Amino acid sequence: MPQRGDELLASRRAKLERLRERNVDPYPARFHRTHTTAEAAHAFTEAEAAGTDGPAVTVAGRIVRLRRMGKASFADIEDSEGRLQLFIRSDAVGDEYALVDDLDLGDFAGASGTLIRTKMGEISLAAESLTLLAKSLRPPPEKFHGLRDVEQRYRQRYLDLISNREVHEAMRARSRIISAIRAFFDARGFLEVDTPVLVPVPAGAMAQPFVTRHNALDRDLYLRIATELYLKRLIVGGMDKVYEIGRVFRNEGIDANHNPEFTLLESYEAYADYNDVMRLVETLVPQVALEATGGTNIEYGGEVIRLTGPWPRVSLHDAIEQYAGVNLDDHPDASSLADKMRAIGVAATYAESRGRLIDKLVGTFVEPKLVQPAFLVDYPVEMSPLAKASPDNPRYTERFEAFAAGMEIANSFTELNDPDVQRERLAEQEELRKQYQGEDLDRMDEDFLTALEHGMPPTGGLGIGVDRLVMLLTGQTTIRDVMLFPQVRQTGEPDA
RNA sequence: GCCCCCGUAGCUCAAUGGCAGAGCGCCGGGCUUUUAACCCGGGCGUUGCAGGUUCGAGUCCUGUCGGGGGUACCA
Repeated sequence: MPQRGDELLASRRAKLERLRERNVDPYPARFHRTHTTAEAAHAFTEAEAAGTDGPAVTVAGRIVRLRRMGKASFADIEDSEGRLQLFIRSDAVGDEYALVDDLDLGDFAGASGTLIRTKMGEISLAAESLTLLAKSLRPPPEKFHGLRDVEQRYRQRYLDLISNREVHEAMRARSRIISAIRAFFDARGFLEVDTPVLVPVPAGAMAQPFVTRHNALDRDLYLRIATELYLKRLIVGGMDKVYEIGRVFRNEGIDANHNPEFTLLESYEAYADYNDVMRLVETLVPQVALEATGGTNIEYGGEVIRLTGPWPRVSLHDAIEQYAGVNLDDHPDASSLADKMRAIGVAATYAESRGRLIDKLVGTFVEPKLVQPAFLVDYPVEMSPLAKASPDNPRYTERFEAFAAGMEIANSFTELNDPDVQRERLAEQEELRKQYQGEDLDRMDEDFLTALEHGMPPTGGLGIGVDRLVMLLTGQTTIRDVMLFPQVRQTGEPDA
């Protein structure tokens, strides 16, 4: 990227030099504030209410506005909690007033003095001392319109944070949501664990992995695509309730709902089944919403979504029949189903597996209808290699997915714990992979099967895409706005 | 992966194929209660990049890089 705006940088560097010539350290090691901006405002309001003078405080922050009027100036400083106006008069700060000439928007400054209310009614610090804390050498985004360029917002998120206050609030909401999830599981006796990110087999979901290389072991390793199979090993080991909130990696496309790395919550509970997990989910989501946003009704895309449970259960079979007019039982093989789908105007080919065709039907006809929270239950066995088959109908599994705002937010099943059946299912996945090249299928994991052979109790498992839950609860329509550093293409030259 | 749209000053944006502009920011000057401070003076630019058409290209064409949206894929 060609270096532009050189004169702006040069002018700031010139100020830096002038400061050094005057023996002002532009990057002092420390500065101790007594109050944040919000605490200072609060302290003043209390003093005012008590009829006493404003307290003496020391504050610090980034200069976001600067109004110089000869021998007096106003500087608005900002910290993570808010803003405070500094009123700097040369007769109050003395020689330090010279510093004002070399300040720029974006610099960090600290000040000590007494809190007052100005003629215009704004709580301000009447500075008696002013200290430069860090010189900014690059110009900040435009102060009124803010940073609008979406590319730069994501590439240089710190500028977005400086310029657009609402980003702070979105990330605080994300933090509250994750804290609330932890509190929910902790309160129910679940143990939070960490399982490997670098794995020898990228199994536990249907997705393309990232490959990496371990030099000392001289072998390829993969970034995990799920935490599922390791958490089940812990169930085998006797940890009856475990959960993990972790980053997983899928080597797939990037769009408003997908980022190559995202945060996945998975939980496993021994002696629970998918009905228990449904009750858990319809309790968890509204509770997290309440703690993180203060309510259980969410406005999303112009609709009010009521999260309070219980949520309706609809079988996948019935939902497809209702919304797509297709009876899955009439089309037990992929080619028959593909014919039917083409007859009703859905792009379907004989190169697609039955599971993928069903997934397409759900995505096209059913998902968009599920605006209010609902569980789709009982998925066909070929779509669910890790789920236990229904005792009543072996073509279906005890699996559900939860939807809200037309978005999938949870996936869960009564876990398959018969090691021989599990081996057959994973072998079938490997066969399907050969038959349907280009489709994402699960993978054989011998070490996991060995664990299952030692015996896993009946277990209910759950996966929730945390980023999508944050989107739902904060009304964001793109995943990039709920993560700080979404993936962006590398430009040849890193700008630094 | 495919289709469509976008890329102009540090930032936010203008400019029928005809001299590249405005606001903020920045630089110089003034100002001791301002609020996107104000007043006076100063455009600070390889119009993403490389070609092409044209008397003349920010504008039209081709390619390329980056971004956005859609679609495909996908917890």
